[in-house]
Amino acid sequence: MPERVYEHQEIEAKWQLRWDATPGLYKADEDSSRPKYYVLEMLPYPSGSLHIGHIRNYAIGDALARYKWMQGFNVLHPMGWDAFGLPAENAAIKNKRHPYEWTHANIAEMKRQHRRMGFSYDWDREVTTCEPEYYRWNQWFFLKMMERGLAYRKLANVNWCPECATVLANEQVIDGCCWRHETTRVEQKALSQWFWKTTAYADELLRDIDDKLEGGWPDRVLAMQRNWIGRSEGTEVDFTLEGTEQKIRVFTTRVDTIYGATCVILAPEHPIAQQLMDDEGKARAKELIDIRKQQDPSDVRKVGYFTGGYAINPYNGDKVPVWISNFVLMDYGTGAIMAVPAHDERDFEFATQYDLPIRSVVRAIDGGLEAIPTAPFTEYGITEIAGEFSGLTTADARRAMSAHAEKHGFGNASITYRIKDWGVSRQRYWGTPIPVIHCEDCGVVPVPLDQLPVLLPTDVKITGQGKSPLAEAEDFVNVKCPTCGKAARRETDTMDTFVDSSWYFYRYCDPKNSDAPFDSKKIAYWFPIDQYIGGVEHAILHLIYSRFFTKVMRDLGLITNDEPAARLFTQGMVIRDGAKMSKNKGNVISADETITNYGADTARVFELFAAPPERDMDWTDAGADGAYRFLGRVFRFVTRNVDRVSDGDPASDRKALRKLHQLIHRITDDFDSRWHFNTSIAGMMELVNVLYEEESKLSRAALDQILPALVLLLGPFAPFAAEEMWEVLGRTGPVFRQPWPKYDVELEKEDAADVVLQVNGKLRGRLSVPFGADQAALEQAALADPKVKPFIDGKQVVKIIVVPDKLVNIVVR
RNA sequence: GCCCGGGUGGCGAAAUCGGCAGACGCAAGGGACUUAAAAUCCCUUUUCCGGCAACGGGAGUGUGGGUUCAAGUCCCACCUCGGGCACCA
Repeated sequence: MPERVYEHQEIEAKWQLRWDATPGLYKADEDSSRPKYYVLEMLPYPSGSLHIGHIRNYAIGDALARYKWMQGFNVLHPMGWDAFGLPAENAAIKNKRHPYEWTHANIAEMKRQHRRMGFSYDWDREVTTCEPEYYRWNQWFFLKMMERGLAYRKLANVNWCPECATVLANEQVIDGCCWRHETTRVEQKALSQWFWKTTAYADELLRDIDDKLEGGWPDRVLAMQRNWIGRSEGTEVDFTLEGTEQKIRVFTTRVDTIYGATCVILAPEHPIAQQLMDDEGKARAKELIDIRKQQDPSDVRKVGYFTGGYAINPYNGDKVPVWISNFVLMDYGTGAIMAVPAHDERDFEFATQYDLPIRSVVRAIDGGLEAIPTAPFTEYGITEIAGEFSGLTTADARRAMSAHAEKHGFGNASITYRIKDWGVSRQRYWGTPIPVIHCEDCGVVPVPLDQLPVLLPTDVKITGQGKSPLAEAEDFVNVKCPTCGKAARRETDTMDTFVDSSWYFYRYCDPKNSDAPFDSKKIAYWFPIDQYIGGVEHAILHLIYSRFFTKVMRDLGLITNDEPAARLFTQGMVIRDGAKMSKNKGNVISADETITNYGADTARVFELFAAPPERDMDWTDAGADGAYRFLGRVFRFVTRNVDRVSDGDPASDRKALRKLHQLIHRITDDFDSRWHFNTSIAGMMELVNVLYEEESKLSRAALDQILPALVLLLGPFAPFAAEEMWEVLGRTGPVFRQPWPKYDVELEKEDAADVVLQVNGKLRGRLSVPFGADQAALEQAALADPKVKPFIDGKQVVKIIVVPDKLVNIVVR
């Protein structure tokens, strides 16, 4: 067969059509006898098109899925999309189309783009989270959580993004700004909102990081999660408000320093602060709250006021003033602290600023107490002037003093978390309606199960003006109370779209089920996800929420796994002109454009070749040219050698086959461990270079072994080209259904060992010797080597190091 | 400030267990083919010194120390870039 030019458009169009005719690229059944492998990419929030960064995410997962199938696994690799949140709503407003209609048009476009990329796609497992069935199960979960006290409504200070015109959960605030609008500062508003009790699982979420995720998830992500959950062990202690029976409860991790407390500081919102202060004081408190709202995170200004009240330290009966300050937060700990300026940085700063007394009660183990400290002593030491606790080490004092508080009823050891409950209410049109009804007589009434799903009305006006458009939809809002039958109002908040993405991967296992969210047996087969792949930006968003959801579902008896994913891989970002691709910066490269210019195969190969997948990479068109050239080289070699008759030269055959088997070994290892696909592809390039060198001297028999193996190795990375070449080779069936090639350890062996000769660690020569050569013989050969001799002549040989088959190092003086 | 990662040619990078630094590719330069161009194929390309050349020698993986026969790799200190957290009591 004559050489063919590599026409990527033609080839990709041809094989895309074939795949269309065969729905379900992966026929993955739960009762398969193969071992299972569930690989999944984190879904981006596509607002119309894939860009080159998305391709990278999918290319990694798709290559792995194809490899695993070829290795004999029963692979579940669904591809889809989940929550269409604000982008859909915004686009709908702009295009004057109903979001539902817009979303479905968008999904059709996404499908087309996925097909063009040749991503394996299980058409039977399509899940779109805007569908009524998905709403039903979201709502069903919501009600289950209410039953268990995990969903509740309360008036709270919540984050408000003016751009989105909705509230946000804490996890969705990044550097004081909205996660979707990097330059829009989030405001605080007091609103009545629905929350999910993530704090109820704080301890388990933290513990399982060590017990279940360590080793399988990147340390970076685990560190971020630990940080976010923020467990701290300490003590709660009641100070008595002077002249009353009222207690001010403070939380401290350093109860051992309490004899040095010279002040109690309350958050400005603290009820006791409010009660102590007159109108002027309240105005000041409000001022403090405002300072905090507007405060730049890097601004560390502390402002405080004396409330006029005094509190009694229960350990020593000291009377200390009660202050308020902006640096004490109402929603962490108890909203009140004891200030120990001598042993805490912040308290020291505050005390210095307002001339409060500073009293040392902890000394360094080998030092004395500082009478007038110039800086706080915050290290481990010995507690002094603390009555019966004097002389104890920091750790012992903490234990003894916590026990003392508990025994005398004025406190106890306590654990505080930084993580807060997940605010799930959104004032958006788009999202699952929260399934409750507000009745004047009966209060908050759950919608009965047989009335689910509560669906979005289709005739609302979408304004994007900060109030849920649902509130204006009279037919939707005005309902009868399910309990008493009186006129009542439907809840108009919708759920955070992160709710949808928290369990979509369960629904993928059983997407058409209308009796239950899923069949638990199917989940038991597929879960946990063997490999989850996505960007690090979801480390404390999606990846906390979905862990929480998994634990709740386990406690509801629906599943048995404790964690959603056994292994997580975070791929690097695709950078363009030194910045992450984003619409705002206008540096987005559309996948469609790239596929048209270079082809899907080239886009994938280049993205995997340019850098190891965990590292950020720059997209440059120049680099893509190289990947394209490589595919062309392979293609031409295969097409012109498919039926060429040749006797060949045994030496060339041996060289090429050795390279081939080394390559199979290398790529197999890369897939099984490091995923350094850049070196896998580099290896294929090396093989192709050898094939070009030896081409005229390769025998038919060698070619018959090399060509199909090369095509199979290329399959996971460049599926279209591989498919076409497979056909050229006269083979049938999709490439990814072939068994993965095996390497032969005999064939990959070099003929002789290349032994490096060093003198004092410097390379001076090399020897080619048979494998397993005798040490003494190697030493002799090295000493006699003409390149080595000049460097040892006239010097004393002190020592000779021999690493068999590798190296001889002669140490001379 | 605390916690994670990084720092290797003009560029992206490789070196998997302490054993030949720079594989593979990009860009650049040269050559072949061609009326010409594109495409393709081949060669050179860390740097400095010596040489017409083959070649020979020195230096070299952010900086300074250390361990070792041997360090990009291990240890200590520092510089620097990126990311995360940050009045969390």
